[in-house]
Amino acid sequence: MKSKNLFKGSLTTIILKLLEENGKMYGYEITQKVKELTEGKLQITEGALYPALHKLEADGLLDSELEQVDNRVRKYYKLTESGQKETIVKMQEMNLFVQTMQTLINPKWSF
Amino acid sequence: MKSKNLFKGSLTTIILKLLEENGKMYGYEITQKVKELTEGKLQITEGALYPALHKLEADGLLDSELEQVDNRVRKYYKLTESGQKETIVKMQEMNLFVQTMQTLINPKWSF
DNA sequence: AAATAATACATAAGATTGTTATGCATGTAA
DNA sequence: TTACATGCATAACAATCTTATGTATTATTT
Repeated sequence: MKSKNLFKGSLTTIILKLLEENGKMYGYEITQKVKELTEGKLQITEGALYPALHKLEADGLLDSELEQVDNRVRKYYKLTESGQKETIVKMQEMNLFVQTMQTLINPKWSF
Repeated sequence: MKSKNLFKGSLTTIILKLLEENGKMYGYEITQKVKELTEGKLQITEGALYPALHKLEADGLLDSELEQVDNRVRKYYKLTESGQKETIVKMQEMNLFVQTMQTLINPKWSF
């Protein structure tokens, strides 16, 4: 999350959503995908990503499996059933957050 | 911020925007205003608010002045010039954040 | 009358989540 | 051969928040 601090707290949501869309991904792939999708506006640092992935797995929201590709080991993650449910919850939370912020910071339509 | 962790990092933005709209406010008033505007969906805790206000003042974004009201002391805050500029920056950051999140989590219009 | 809630400020311990730095290992480009 | 890209991981530090606590006055309940 090499960005402004508004993104604090949204990393988990981003990870879950990307995995929901892409089925399975490995850590490095996630960092690249986010950079690509946001045109560099959001860069996830490894120091934030890997601990987050480990926590999600420890919480039972993700499964992981190692895969050998060209003498390199990739750790692929995918959503568990529990993770799929949580993804929906996180999306609702994100929508609520955006709505709530808009009621707080949007100039009132005073007319 | 007695809410979900997405709001982490947005407190400063909220404070600045409320002060921009209302001219001057005191701490307790801010907590009540936020609760009212969000229909209870967002509750700012005092343990988060007061340190945030102190930091904003220390950073020169806010001015404060004490006022006696019915044997009670209120500490009113208002934006400094620097604070007004920063408010604009924070608003831009918030807009960018929302846009960025939408590119990340919105289902692609695959048609 | 006494207890509780609301108003109004403040701080301190601890948790969470992030940054920055570092480490290991392989493959490719300068 | 030096740097960069790929790929994982952790540790020290910083920022921000929660929860708990403290003080003090006023209003409302019981």
